[in-house]
Amino acid sequence: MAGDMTIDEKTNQRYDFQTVEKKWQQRWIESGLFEAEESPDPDKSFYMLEMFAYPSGDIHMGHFRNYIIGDAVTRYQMMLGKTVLHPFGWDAFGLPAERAAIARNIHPQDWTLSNIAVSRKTLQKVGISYDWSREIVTSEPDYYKFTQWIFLRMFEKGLAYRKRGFVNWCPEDKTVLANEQVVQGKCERCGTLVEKKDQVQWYFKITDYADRLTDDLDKLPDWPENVKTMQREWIGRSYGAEIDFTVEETGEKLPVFTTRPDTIFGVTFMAVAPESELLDSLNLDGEFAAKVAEYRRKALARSDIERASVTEEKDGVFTGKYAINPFNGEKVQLWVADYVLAGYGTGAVMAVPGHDTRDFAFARKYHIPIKVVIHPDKDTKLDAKEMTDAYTEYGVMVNSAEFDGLVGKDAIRKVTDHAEAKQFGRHKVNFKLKDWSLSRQRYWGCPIPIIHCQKCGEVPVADENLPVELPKVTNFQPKGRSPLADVPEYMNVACPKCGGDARRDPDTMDTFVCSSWYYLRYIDPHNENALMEKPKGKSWLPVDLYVGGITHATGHLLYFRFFHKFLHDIGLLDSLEPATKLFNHGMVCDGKGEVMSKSKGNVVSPIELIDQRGVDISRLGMFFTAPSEREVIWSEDTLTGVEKFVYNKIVALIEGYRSSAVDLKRYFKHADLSDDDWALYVKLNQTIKKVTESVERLQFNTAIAALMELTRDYSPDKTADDGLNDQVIVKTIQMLAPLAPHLSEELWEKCGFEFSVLHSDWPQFDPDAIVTDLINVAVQINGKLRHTVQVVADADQELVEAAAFESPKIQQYVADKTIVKKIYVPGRIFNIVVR
RNA sequence: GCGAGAGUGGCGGAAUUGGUAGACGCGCUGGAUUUAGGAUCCAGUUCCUCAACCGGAGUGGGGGUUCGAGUCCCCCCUUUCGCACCA
Repeated sequence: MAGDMTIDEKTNQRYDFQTVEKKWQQRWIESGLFEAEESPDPDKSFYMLEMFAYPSGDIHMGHFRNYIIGDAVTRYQMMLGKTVLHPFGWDAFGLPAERAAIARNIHPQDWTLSNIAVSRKTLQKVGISYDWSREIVTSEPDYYKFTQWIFLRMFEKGLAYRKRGFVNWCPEDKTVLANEQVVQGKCERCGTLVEKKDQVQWYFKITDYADRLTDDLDKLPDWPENVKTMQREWIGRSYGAEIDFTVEETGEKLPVFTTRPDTIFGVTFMAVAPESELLDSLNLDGEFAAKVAEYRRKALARSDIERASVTEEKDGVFTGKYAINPFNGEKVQLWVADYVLAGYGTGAVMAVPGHDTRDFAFARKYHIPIKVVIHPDKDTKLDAKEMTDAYTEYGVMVNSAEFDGLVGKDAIRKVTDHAEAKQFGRHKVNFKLKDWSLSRQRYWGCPIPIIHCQKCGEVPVADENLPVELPKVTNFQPKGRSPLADVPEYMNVACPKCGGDARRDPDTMDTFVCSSWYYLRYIDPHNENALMEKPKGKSWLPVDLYVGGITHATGHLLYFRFFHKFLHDIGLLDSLEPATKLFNHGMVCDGKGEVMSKSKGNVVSPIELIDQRGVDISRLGMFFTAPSEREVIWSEDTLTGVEKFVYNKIVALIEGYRSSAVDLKRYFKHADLSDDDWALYVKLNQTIKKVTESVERLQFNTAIAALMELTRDYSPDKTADDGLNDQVIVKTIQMLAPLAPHLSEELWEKCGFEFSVLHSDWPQFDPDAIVTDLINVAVQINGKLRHTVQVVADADQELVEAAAFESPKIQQYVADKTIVKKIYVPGRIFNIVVR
């Protein structure tokens, strides 16, 4: 269209972004500007990490946002004189790739590698400051060799083990899922209701690290509070007691976990989970046996989500058996009920209807007695007959034999101590966190380096025989067991121990295993003999800033910490935590406020945007819309303002440049400059301060706003001093380097400086020039603004007061009133309190 | 239900520690220039009242602390996210 042509012509005259951006991207790559040195001084190093990408197609707006944040920080840190490691790689194994490959009838590897090629090209077109010489792909043997190496170290320590048990099973994907991959009872990837299946699976014993994973959150002040809270809740540590009830007939122990041992005398029944193996050993009598069996079958068939429904009425079946309370020898009914969770505590509970809401509801339904053993305080008594719900607060123990009168935490301690002394109970800490189920019955993943031998059992593959390579097979349709099981060339091997016939483990690892340690491989990506040389790790670790979306709070970020601690324990790492600071950027949403996603079909392509407006305008638009942690509702309108700023202000700056051989370190004195020039100098320094603070906080929106203000106030015609004039221009260009890098390099070169602007020092503000000589002080009457007075910057109260009372308006307000108080906040306000 | 955030003009958002609410930008209104503009420049733009000045109200609602509250405290509403029978 004719109109568009005109606009293009105009902009091209001044700044042809396509040529300029390509030019600098080539320069960056040719010069190796972002290739980090091997082992820098740890004090001068900065490890900038963004969550690597799942290559499911080309990159989208969310990626774009994530990476430009990391890019801006990288460039800023370089200007602060840091050696920066800023790598990138691909989380290449996994279900989505396999599913996509099946749908397109191609091999997952081909699909994955072609996606990587496309995305890499896009990232290079965006000019992100990655050190491409360190790129990694988790599905390549030279990478997963060390995924397997870590697995074997875990195996040696007993932290990787197999057990039979109920697992989350996705019937659609035909594979096991970790608890972290089940969202609201559904498969995180495909949304199918997850079923329970009794299977032998590999697990990582992350529960051994539960305490440390919780405690060490306190050592992470620069992690967002919400992520820490989510992790704490997910780990779910609770302190209580384990108390051994016994089955009346057999005397078999029936331990239960409780956080409220102080309510032990209020137990009126017991309940076990339908999954409980105890039920098999009870020798139930005919009528009860049938009912219990029927109930168990039904309960197990229901999904977790149905069972967990709070609105659902609790139900259960009496087993006909009784249990004995060790504290008072009392006999209580033993029930099976599906509100008892098999996977938590001992899979059995002591039920105290008087003081637990769930037990109360259950007891009411089945007419089981309710007993009060806690009173709110000495003067407030409860009556079981009048209660409409359980009293669950702490209080005073009553009807509890020798424990009567004990209160709250003290009561809990003494009751548990008693149980311990009598050897029928003990203090106990319990966790919600369960071991990480890591084996997957799918093809596209890292093979498990274990060989199963009839004679020798689970035999690890020797380190020198790693990697166990994933065979390239053509049939990898999911069928409920690993497709690898049907590949005899892969499966059949000699046992490394006895040399007899043996079979490989047919499963592959959860992709989250691959992504739990990738940040370490970047440090030493081409090392064939070791995961990473330890001294190199010392140069860079821990990661200084880790940027990604909030979605990984209880999955990846927990595994990531677990692996780091494990590798620390086996001596590879010095640090206890992988990343000092974590930053979660906000989502990118469409105009309706919905998150952009492929499935919703509302994605805006960053590639198209960049082709039309250029990388720098796109970056500035994204940065300017909102601070990095908040969601962005993407709109092209955002670009209008930054585009004007770039073309009319920034690009135009160069026209006023005077080539004065500017001294960037020079601090001016007021006496050196005219009043107008001094005001500009102050503005420049205020801007440097503001931009620095904003960039430090990743609030690029206010950094851009400050630069807009500065360039608005600057005009070359009005600036008398050449040195000052050029300082304003050059420092503006420097401050722009993290935000609009191509533009900044171009202008830096036009000013006659050597490549690269990133080698120049980030501007420092002149502390003597951040306040103007004359300032406005607000004058308030009773806290209401009534007037402002202009005074010298260091004015004392006397001066401000005199100026204020000169005003007829103020005089009017205080006339025939009594001045009660006068408050002066230097440089800000003067408040007169009258009555 | 529990836990953690958030709620500021027509819109995106500013306002480290309590100290002139609405920076910066979009949009809108008026003007200039132009054959024309979705270009550029200038002015205005929280709401109410007013010709104007002056004044009044104002950061989801209600209360409180304070000379002074968007910011701190209490109650409530809305909303986002997380967890969801964890004994």
